Amino acid sequence: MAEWLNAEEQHAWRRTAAVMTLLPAALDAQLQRDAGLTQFSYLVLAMLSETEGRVMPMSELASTVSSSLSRLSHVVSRLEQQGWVSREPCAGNGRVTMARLTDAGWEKVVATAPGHAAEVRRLVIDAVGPCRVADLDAITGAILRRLDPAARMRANPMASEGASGS
Amino acid sequence: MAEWLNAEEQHAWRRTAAVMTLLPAALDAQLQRDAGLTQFSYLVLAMLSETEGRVMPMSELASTVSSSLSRLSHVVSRLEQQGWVSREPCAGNGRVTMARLTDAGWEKVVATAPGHAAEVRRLVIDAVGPCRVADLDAITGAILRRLDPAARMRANPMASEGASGS
DNA sequence: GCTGCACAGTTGAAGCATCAAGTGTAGGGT
DNA sequence: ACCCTACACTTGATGCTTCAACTGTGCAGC
Repeated sequence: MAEWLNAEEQHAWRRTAAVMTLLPAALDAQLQRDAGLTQFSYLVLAMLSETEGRVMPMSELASTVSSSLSRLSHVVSRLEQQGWVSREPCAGNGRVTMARLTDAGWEKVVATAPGHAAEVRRLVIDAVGPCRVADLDAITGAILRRLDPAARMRANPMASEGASGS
Repeated sequence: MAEWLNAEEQHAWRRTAAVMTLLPAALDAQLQRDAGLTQFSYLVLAMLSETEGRVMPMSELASTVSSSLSRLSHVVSRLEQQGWVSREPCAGNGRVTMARLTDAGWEKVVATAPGHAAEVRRLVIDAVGPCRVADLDAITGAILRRLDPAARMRANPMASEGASGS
């Protein structure tokens, strides 16, 4: 790893790698402790909660949370067992399954969001400081374009046109 | 998640979250395909390969790769089974176990490093562009200081004082 | 030199992610 | 009308990570 990146690049990369290791662990710890949720399952609930009608096709939800359909299906099964999400067929399209946030799920998000947002603010937003939030946005945007040149930009629907819902 | 961060912050955070999801997956995919290694197990081998004598106490190695001792122990067991790492007691300190990179392990690192470094360069370094590498370093440094104010800065031993080893 | 506590590390069980294979629906070609 | 490919999921097995409990060593106090 040492010989193919220069010193500055290597240093930045190691820090990036450390952040990628520690930050998800820290956020998971807070959510697990306070709500018994994974960061990922919380994200699923949160994204549903922000959609018109709190319903979304599984595929679209998968894109929104940057995951495979398989992963999402497993997670939704667990969330369904706990009564926070329900599955229903899509009228007029037999191969689509809709995931719907239940009332209990909505309550769960409302109860969980402030603590999680505070942790995100503490560990990320306040850490980088207000002046550098734009830099963070630019850098992650650049990396995302490499990671996923085509689609999935639904996960960050700004900078471009209006979000025309589903 | 929407109501406790302003629009700019929220946008930056969503991109960050997407990167934290997709980047490890992309790097893992390359390593798995080309070398049958996890990003994490590769990191363990790589860090050992850069140490004087290619030996390190388990605890120190755990700090270096930002992981728990438990996780490291499991991974080292697997690496040991494949013949890339060996464990040995530490002369003069009965409760320390040393992890040593074997010759086969060294070969493995040498064979794997170029491809991995190229992927890191492609997805991260070149993506952010040469001008912004310093920004990336500053931002991840700031986040790291929040995540781990005290120790573990061994993973990025610059910018501060001399690393007085163990 | 014994006791008690903290450190270094290991282990086993449980949960989550990933992969490969399977089900069933849409729609296009003939 | 029929097949055939592509799509939208689901499912089960495998492997890695995490958590809690455990073993054994060093060391401070008495």
